[in-house]
Amino acid sequence: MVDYEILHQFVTFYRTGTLRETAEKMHISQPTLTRNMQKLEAEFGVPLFNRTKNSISLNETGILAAEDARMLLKQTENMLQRTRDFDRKKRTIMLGACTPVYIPELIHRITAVYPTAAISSEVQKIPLLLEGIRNGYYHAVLLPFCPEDNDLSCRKWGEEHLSFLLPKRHRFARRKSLSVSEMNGENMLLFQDIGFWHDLVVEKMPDSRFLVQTERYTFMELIENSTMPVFTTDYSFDSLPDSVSIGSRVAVPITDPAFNVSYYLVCKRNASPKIIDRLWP
Amino acid sequence: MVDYEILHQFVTFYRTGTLRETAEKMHISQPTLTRNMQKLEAEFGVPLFNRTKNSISLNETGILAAEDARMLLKQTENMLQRTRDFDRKKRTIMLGACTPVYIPELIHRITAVYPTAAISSEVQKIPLLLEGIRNGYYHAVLLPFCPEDNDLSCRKWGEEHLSFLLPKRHRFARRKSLSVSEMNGENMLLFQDIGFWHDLVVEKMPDSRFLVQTERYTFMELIENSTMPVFTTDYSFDSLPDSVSIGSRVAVPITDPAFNVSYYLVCKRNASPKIIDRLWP
DNA sequence: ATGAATTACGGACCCCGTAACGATA
DNA sequence: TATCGTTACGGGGTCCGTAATTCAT
Repeated sequence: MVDYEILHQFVTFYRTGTLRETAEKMHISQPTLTRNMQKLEAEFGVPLFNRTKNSISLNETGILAAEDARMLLKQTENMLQRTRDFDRKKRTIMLGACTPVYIPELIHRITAVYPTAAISSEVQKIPLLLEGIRNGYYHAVLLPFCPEDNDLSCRKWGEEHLSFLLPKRHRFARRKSLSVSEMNGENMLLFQDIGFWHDLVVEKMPDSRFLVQTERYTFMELIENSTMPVFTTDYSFDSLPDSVSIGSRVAVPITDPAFNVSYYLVCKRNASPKIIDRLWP
Repeated sequence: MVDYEILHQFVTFYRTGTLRETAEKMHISQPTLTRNMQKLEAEFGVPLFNRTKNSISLNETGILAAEDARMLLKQTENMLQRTRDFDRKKRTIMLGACTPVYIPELIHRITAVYPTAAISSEVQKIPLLLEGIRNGYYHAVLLPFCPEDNDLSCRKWGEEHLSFLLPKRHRFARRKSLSVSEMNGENMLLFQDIGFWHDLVVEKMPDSRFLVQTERYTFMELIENSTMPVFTTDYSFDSLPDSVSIGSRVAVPITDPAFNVSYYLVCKRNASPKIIDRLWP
């Protein structure tokens, strides 16, 4: 039976051209390599080498065989990789969320209960989350509402309340609360990775323009060094620079119910394992 | 490092379902197989089996891996086969001939000079023989003429003279010789495997119909038991039944030069090895 | 004379089979 | 209790590296 290791040596010899160099690369002695090439040739049953007393090279057949062998080795590696990938996929918990804010917590909690599992998480549009949890692509999704679907079970995970973060000299800076319609038309800074909030904001403030920032640092700098309103939440408040929260800006809560959401972790009712049931023991 | 022998055992286990039966088929002991499957699993690095204390079966990943492995083994076989085929092709002398009659002699002579070579011979149309010798497909061809081509070298191999074999009561049975035009229009028996003669005969006797016989035995029987003329040659004369040559039929030589041919063995002038030069030392 | 491949030789280690064991139907 | 799979153990074979040899540049 053809030996994978020897095939590997053979291909390496094909690339290098001398036994000495090949032996060095493969970390074996040269006599071993000589013997192995003899074995291989015997296994093929046809001449693969041109030999003189002190040189050896592949003949035409040997070149053909080496190229075949190279592909075979690659396919062998592919087999291993495919199998490992499949196994990994089997033990991967697919997690979808409408917002990035809770993902670290979710991963932390899930990891505690499924220590051997891999977790693949992503922020995705709500319709795709619903579709994905129904068709089995996701094992759990985090939604800003509890879907009324008998196939799904649902458990409250947390809340988030949006406020406008306004410069102190803003005309609404002294208000105790605001509705989004009052701010409609006013241009705002917006951070890119805020999940479903993005669509909601654009929908509820159709006359405003939003300056979307992709870089966290730039976004923070602009908060400090501009007078444009931004959103903030009771969740992310902590991570803002002190100068903002105590200094040049004030947070004014938004009254609209759509901006004060409860998040729900959703699983298929008959899923196994049912992640929800494991997270709340 | 993955071991193809163990992969083979793995695939066999995939087919049989129990280690015991697999061990039997593979002619190894069961403990060996147990160990090898453990090795394989370690090599893949992911679980491939469902195990209870006294049973073992492939899990989903294992099935996937086994199917991959099956293909991989097939590809290793293909590699070996391709290499062997290529080698064989390298050491095969390709021989073409316009007539089957000299092929055994040619093979015999060539084998004597190239004892390790394989010889692939076939009867083919003359234009294809010419094309084949020019483009290198054939190493040598037998033609009924010497082509005037400086790239080809040419050596006379033998001669063949056609006669009509006529029933004694045939109107031409007493003639010393005949031209084919005199026989044109008369229907004749014809044996199928006569190479280039077939086209020549049809061309020169356009008004005759030829009853082509594919079976040697049937052909011989019809010679004895019918009055239809047939062709015979000084080459094949010996092989006709005695009753024909001395009994009910007589051979009348054909005068046309086209029916009295010399055969030439043709090689490329710069071929190596040049078969012609080796056949006449 | 240096460097290449091959052959010779001795020892380590791997791998196999027999035997013993555990568990399940 | 018979069958299947796993673990234990001992011996033989294989395979490797060092050393020696041969040949060519």
